[in-house]
Order: sequence, then structure tokens, then C-alpha cells
Amino acid sequence: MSKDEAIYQKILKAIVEHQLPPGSRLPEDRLSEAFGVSRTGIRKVLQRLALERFVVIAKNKGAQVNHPSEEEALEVFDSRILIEPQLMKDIVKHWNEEHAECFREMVAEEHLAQAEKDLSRAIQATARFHYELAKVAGNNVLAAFVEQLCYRSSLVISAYGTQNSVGCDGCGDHAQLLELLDQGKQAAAQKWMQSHLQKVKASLVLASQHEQNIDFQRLFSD
Amino acid sequence: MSKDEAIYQKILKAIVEHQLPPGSRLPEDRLSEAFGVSRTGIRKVLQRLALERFVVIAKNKGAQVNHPSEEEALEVFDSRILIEPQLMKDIVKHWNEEHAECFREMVAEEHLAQAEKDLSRAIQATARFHYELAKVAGNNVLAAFVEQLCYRSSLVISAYGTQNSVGCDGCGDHAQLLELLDQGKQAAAQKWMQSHLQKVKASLVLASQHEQNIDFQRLFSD
DNA sequence: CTCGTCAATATTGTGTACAATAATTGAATA
DNA sequence: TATTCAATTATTGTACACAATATTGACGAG
Repeated sequence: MSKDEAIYQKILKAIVEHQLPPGSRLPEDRLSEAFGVSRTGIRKVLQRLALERFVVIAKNKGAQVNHPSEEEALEVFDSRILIEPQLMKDIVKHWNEEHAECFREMVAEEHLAQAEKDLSRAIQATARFHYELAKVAGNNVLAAFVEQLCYRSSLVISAYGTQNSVGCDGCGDHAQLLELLDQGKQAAAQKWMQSHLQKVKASLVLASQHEQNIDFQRLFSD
Repeated sequence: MSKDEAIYQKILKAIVEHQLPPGSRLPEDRLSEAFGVSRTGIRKVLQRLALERFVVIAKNKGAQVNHPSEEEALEVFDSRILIEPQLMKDIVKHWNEEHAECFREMVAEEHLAQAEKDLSRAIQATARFHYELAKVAGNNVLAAFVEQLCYRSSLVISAYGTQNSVGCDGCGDHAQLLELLDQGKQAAAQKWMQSHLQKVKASLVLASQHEQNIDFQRLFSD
């Protein structure tokens, strides 16, 4: 793996695992000394993260972790609801013993991280289950998009999720899906996925005030 | 529009309009003098284009216009076939007089460009019809992805398309879809879109030899 | 005491220089 | 004559320096 790629992975990991909450500033020189490279290398990574919507870069003001709007939050999940269930047809077609075992391990890892209350690992494991599943369908273009959507979902949950958004319905449930896949029940799997994503979407709390422009007038008017 | 953005648009336009065929090299210093900025600015743009798969950057070998693999070519269209028909539901919901007029103008522009045999304009107009339509559905996240897929489709057609891939079935046909939308026939519109994209996909010729290793032996053997 | 202006500081934007790497060409040798 | 090796050239990778801009704090006038 190239050096840039390694830095990219580390920063992305910190964002999706909620180590860097939405709104966090990412000053170039601070990062450059942290990673031991010049600002040039950091800028490249930040620009990539910006294109993928994980950070926003304002001219002459630098990068900060994106705080997705309510609109964007819903759109990310709507996108997943539109795409991921559709993939089930091809997933069932390609499904085999090897997959079954591999994904059961992933679910176990989810459980473990949950049990140990290791939020970071739990978030990663949950997202990973979804995008690895997407890869099974065999369309790399779509899989890459779904992977991005899964990471963005983690960011959305960081901004709008409740404490149980991460695992609550997600955890035990993924095992249910594997059952359906083992039995080749395509329609049921499709339906399950749709309902699963809708539940997570519904768990978002969108009443939170936007930090970009808080109404201080109203906030301190008592 | 920022200067980078302008440069990005110009290069992307040149790629999707087949002015820069797949495989073309894009040396940084040549571009930097062409646009009157330093290599720094060009590099930023090239990296963006690389992330979006319009160019590929090989370490110490620079950027060149992507020559999509056959696999990727099919996946791009399969992705569109999966997504675009699904958007029809929301498109019909939001459809109004204003849209109808706007899109009819676009179709007219398509016809015009076709009639004048202006390949560049025709390609742009055809792609634009699709991604503007996607925007009507109201999900910006998906719309951005569809827009990217449309541009990538232009690149695929540049690599594998026949002469009539661009307009042939695409041209007159788009007007048919508008008819269906005006009448609010969601199911028919959905079906039409699916069939339309499948036809374009089917028009690709995937036997083409890859330019990366041309057989000069055979090429000059007469 | 308050408001506005101005300077100081911190941060990013951009260009350039040098190092590193890959492709090409030409020469030397078998 | 073919093949390998070395040198040249072209191109990108990285770091750094300086310019541009935004933010913050201080100072002075009203």
C-alpha cells in the first residue's frame, strides 16, 4: 500500500469510527507533522476525502469533518435502500459455502465488538458486513459506490444517530440475513435488507440543530 | 466557478466528447502551460479525474485517459440499468410543466447536434438528458452518482461504441420517454428506461483489441 | 464604555526547485 | 546481426518558500 493510501485509510478510519466527530478541523500542518510527511501529501489526502464527502474544504479556511445535512443524511440511506436490496438477486446467485463461513465470522466479530463496547470496531464491522456483501454481487462499480455509502452512513450516524443506531437492530439481525441466503430465499433476503435499512434510517434523530449556523439569538434568550 | 473547476470541466469535456481518446497521455507540464497554471493546479485536477475513473495514474508514469476494461464497461451500464429505472417513480411524482418544457428543449438540442453531425455536442446532450432527469427524482446523492455514470458511459462508448451508439436509438427515443412522463405512466416509463439502456449496452462491441498492446506485426503486414 | 479600524497571527493557496523514477536511445560486445 | 548495458532524456514525486486570505486581539476615537 502506498504511503498516501495508508494516511488516507487512517484518517478515514478516525472519521467513520467517530474519533473525529463532525465539525472537527483538520489543519494541514498539524496532520503533516503527525504523519511525518509534508503538507503536499496531506493536501492530496484531504482533497480525496473532500471529493468523497467525508470532509468539506472551504477556500482559505481549510478542511473539517463534514457535518452532513439532514437532507444528505436521508439521501444516503434512501440510496442504500434503492440499491442494496436489488443486489440480492446476484448475491444469491453467487452465494456459496465459503461466503457463508466468511460472513458468519464477520457477524461474530460484530457481536464481539458490541460485547466489549468497542464502538470503533463495532462501527467498522457493521459497515464492512454491508459492503463486503455488495461485492459478492459481482459488480465492482456498484460495490465501490455502496462501500462509500456505508462509510458515509457511519458519518451520518455520528451526526444523527442514537446510541443504539450502531448495533441495536443491526447486530443480531445480520445473522438472520445469512440464514435466508443459505436457503437461497432471494425475495425474502431482498425484503429483509430493505426493512433493515429502513429501520436504521428511522432510528436517526433529525431534530438536532445544525452547527454551521446556530441561532444564538434563540439559544440564549432565556 | 473556481479556476480548478474550470480546468476540470474542460479536460473532462475533452474526454467524454472523445477529443482525448482512451489511452491518451496527459503530461502535467504540457497541460500546465496550456492552462497557464503551475503543475500543482493540474495535479489536483488529474487526481480528481483519477478518483472518478476518467484517467488512470500510474506511479512515476503519469496520467492517461482510462481505457475501461470490458468488465468495467458492462458494469457501468449494469449499474445504470439497476438505478435509473428505479428513479422513475420519484420523477413522475415531481414531474411538471416546467420540466416538460426544459427536457423537450434538451431533446431538440440532441436532434440539432445529430443533424449537424457535431459529435461532441451530441454526446454531451445525450448524457445531460439522463443525469438531469436523475436530478428530478430529488436525491442529490444518487443524482451525483448517476451523473458520474453517464460521463463514464461516454468514455465506454468512446472505447467500445459503434458509430450509432451515441445517437441512433438514443435520439428520437428520449422524446418517447417524455410522452410517458407527461401522461404520468410510471410503470411504462420505468420499463422504457430499462429497455433503452439495455439497447445501448447491447450496441457495444467488446471484441475490440486493446490499444495498450497493438499488434504492429499484423497492422503493417500488407 | 462601545464601536470601528488596523495590525498581528495563523492558516491555506500556489509556484518552483530538486530528487527519484521510468522510458528511450545509442554503443559496445558476443 | 542481435542483445545487453549504460547514459541520456523526459516525466513525475516531494518538499519548501512565499503570497494571499481569514481570524483574532488591541488600540483609539466618539
